[in-house]
Amino acid sequence: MNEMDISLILFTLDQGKIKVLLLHREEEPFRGYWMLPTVSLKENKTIEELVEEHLHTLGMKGLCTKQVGVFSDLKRVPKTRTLGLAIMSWIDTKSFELKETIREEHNWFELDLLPKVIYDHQEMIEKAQESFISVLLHTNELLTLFPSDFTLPELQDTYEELLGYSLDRRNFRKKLIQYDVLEDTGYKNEGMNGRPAKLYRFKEDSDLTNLF
Amino acid sequence: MNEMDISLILFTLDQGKIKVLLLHREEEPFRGYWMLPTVSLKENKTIEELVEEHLHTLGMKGLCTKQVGVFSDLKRVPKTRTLGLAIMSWIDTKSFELKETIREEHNWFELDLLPKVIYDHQEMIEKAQESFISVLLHTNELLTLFPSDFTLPELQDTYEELLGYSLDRRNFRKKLIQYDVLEDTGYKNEGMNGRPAKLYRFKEDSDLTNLF
DNA sequence: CCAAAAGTGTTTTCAGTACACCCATGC
DNA sequence: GCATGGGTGTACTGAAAACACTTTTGG
Repeated sequence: MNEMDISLILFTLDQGKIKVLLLHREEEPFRGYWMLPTVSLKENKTIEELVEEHLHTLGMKGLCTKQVGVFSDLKRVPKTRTLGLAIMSWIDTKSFELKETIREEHNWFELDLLPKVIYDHQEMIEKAQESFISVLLHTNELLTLFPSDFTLPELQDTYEELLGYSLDRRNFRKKLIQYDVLEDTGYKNEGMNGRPAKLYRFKEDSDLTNLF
Repeated sequence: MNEMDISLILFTLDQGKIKVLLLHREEEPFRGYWMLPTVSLKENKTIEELVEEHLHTLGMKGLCTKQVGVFSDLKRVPKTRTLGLAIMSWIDTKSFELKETIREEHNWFELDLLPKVIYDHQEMIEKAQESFISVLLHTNELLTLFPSDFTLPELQDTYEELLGYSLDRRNFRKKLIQYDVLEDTGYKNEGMNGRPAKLYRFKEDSDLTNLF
């Protein structure tokens, strides 16, 4: 006999940084604050169905999701006791654009530049972040976040962000080449400062699970 | 506005095998079946409080726990819609004995010798198992499950169970010795078949996180 | 003395690490 | 031509893997 809210922690990778999608709250209380996109659990729906529906309203579908945890503190939201289920998912920025109507009130934020968020959403984000990093390092989900045309320095920046320490450029390249997961697109990333970087894509069925 | 049950998946390691604690159900429906120890979430308690209390009734306290996931299928239990939260924990068999009153109706089962369990408890156990293995391989919780006086072959059996493949005995020993985590107790495991194995304990503050 | 399980060393191989200079572009 | 960032090769080191015989106990 408890209310339960489902909050979505949606991550993306952009230029080697992890970003999370937040919604700008237009109603009281906490009007003007940012928050995680959240829905209430209905009695006639499973969690998976609700999450799928909610992602659909954001213009996404078929994403992998992962439960992060249930938050049950008695005062986590004002008034009635409400459980908070945190669900994590991820999508790539390049092949995805937020629907026009949705975009206005949503925004991607870098993890170390988060605005103040309501309730225990900060805690949810932190816990989801751990889980996200772990998924990226130990599965092949990174492939879905790096569709065609990325540069090696960009990939290296990403791994440095995930691992929390920096890597030697030459050794990083050597490793990726050795693992035989890269395909040269033949194009270069022109128009930037300095020498243009080659653009790559991942080969089909690449296995990154043991890279780091 | 949903009921929620909290089910405990309590693991232990015994002679290189993972075991899970099940309760023999004495009431209808499903009288005679086995199940995970389960309590209902109250409106005035957090999940952590309830789990702690429940563990206390089993005679354990201060254990680490980890949420495994919420199961929300509409028909996972008969009659009313009830969410199922699976919570995993672990304890060592040697330093722990089930309370007399509790022991009668509970039993430890090896994972590949599980009896039939009710509802979706099988699924919970499987998901918890993954999580348990991951915790043991990537944290130092194994230390709490191997208090003083274990043999190296026993430890090796455990790692083989966790990893799902077998290890070379000489290389295993070499690695453990190299990591400098073992302390010889001076005793031997006598009375068994064959040459008695030396008994070890882990040194304080050993780090096993990068062993495998 | 036989069966059963524990203990022990060496060699090879491969991946990780450290490290400094040249190259392609924009301005 | 200079600033900026990208690309490249080599030598060293240390861990992982492969592998067979001896030792200690109980019966």
